[in-house]
Amino acid sequence: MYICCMKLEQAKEKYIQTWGSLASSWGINKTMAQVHALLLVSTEPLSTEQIMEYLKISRGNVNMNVRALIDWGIVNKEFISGERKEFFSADKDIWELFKQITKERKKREIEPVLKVLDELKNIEDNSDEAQEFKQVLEDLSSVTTKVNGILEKAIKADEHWLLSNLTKLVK
Amino acid sequence: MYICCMKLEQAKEKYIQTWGSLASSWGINKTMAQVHALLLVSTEPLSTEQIMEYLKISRGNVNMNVRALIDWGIVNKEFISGERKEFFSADKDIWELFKQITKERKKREIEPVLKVLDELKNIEDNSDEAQEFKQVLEDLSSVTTKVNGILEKAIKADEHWLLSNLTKLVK
DNA sequence: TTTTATTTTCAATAATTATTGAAAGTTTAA
DNA sequence: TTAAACTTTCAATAATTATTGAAAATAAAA
Repeated sequence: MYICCMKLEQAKEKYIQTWGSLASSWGINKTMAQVHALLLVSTEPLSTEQIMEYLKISRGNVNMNVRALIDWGIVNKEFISGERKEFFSADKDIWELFKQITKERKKREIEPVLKVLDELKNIEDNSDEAQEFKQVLEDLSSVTTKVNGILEKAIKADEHWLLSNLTKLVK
Repeated sequence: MYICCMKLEQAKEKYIQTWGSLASSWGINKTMAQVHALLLVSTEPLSTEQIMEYLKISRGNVNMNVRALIDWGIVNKEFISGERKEFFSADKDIWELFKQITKERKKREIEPVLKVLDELKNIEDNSDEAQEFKQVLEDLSSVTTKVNGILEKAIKADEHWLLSNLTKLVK
């Protein structure tokens, strides 16, 4: 697709598709990423119907994915006066998204692995082979802990920088 | 499973399973992760047959996944004298694994996205909505670049520390 | 050469994961 | 209350992704 003279709507469309396919290669549900992208580029909050229509997906699918995004803390319900429906909007500060995803994965995935690795060190076996295996476990824990630490440090260190530099589009 | 008094083989088994399921939640093929884990805990290089037997998977599957691991640069072919078969071993320095995976993903996934984001900024539309969309794109690029940068910095900064601290089991 | 060992490929199939849509559940207004 | 508006759930189904296994290709030995 030739991009230089694209219309705004086409650009949004392309962005939603791109974000969706990046996400799915990282093990995140493609539709969830597209819903998120749609809410991100939308200037006003959207209803379930609007998301259904834009992405051509079912009500149930929108519902499940919007719930998940809310659970992850990167999408919010919005109450619009005079409307009975729920509306949704995405946090426009994308660094926030990265932080939340990191926290979520840390809690759900990295920590349980660290726990197992730690438990595995308790094997009662002093053969050379067991010693080598324990060393591999040490290395593994050390990298896992390290990645964890880097992500945490990055999040902390950039908090101030980001606060002053990123424009929040929606207050 | 109660772990305290586990035998070495059980511990290895558990580690291979754990590593496999962590990987699949991160969008990495589960079998690929298990093959990698098996090579990691093994003290000597393994043949295709041995991997097939241990993980109970087909020849084709072992071949595909071992090739992929070699492509990623985290598994090596080993020539054993007197043997005609190929044998494989994993790099025992796990930080190396992290670095390789990061580099691979950067090349294959992060960079194309940065490229698209950059192209999208060329929309010819000066409405308020377009301006806001462009701002979202800016933020997105900035975070993607940032994550990239953090990973790169982490890799560089830790190289020295790791060299002196992590024991390489296999030279 | 030819034979035998080994690796690679890939169409068929299995396993997994995502999506639909209609029914059941909730909430609000009248 | 009841009805209408809206949300949630989940069994059935579709789409995607992984795996098998046997045939083709390749490499080494005889």
